[in-house]
Amino acid sequence: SATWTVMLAAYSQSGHIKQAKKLFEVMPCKDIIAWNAMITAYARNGHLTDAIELFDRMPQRNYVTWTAVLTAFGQSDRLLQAQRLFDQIPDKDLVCWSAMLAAYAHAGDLDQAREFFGRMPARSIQSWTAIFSAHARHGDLRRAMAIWDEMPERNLVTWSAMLHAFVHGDSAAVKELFDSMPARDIIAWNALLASTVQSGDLDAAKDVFDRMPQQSLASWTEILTALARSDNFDEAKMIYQAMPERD
RNA sequence: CCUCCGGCGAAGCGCGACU
Repeated sequence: SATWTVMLAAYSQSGHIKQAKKLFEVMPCKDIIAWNAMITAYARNGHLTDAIELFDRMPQRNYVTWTAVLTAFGQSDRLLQAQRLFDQIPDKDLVCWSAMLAAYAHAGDLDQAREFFGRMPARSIQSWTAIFSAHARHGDLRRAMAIWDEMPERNLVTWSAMLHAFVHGDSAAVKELFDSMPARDIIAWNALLASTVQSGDLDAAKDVFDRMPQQSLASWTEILTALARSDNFDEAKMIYQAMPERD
């Protein structure tokens, strides 16, 4: 059964929802994990009603089931439905709480998010990141920085969220933050790249691109659109042809 | 019997498509 679910999840991640559904239908014995994977497949590919229908028909549910549907509501900004679902979860674990917080954050409801965060039975690094980036993204930098100072621990994800708080404004700040990070991953590098592009210094951006330990598809797209937008079509074309993979 | 790992759920990046 595990092997089937791996395949199902693979179809889901590549957006082949039809194949995933077919696989789910012909699976010989479907355990709860397979059901969950199918719900997630629907939810992630925008088939919310199918996800809910499956959810209603499920023989049993666990944390993963509830959280998957909760997240689907959150990502589509259906806050009321998310709240109602959250209240129905019998024994919420920390992930359920974080998912509900993420829903408030996604909707930009900062007041409710803060209130909810304060009520959480425990706070994980995920919930700290969610409450921080919600404020950063929705324009409350002052509170975001206060949250940053209170964070009990930080990791690559929190640092990237911090970088992105300044990508659309202060490229000097991004550079300084980037240099002060304890470690850097591809997403941090992409933030530096995006910020340099934003500053308008294309040569510096190209330099960052070349200095990256490796480039992801996002890095290629970033530099490519920067070149195209500044009418450097020849260079853009060269970059495009140099891309290892295109989608 | 226990511990760890393993197939599904929560936090950070570009463009486009969808709503």
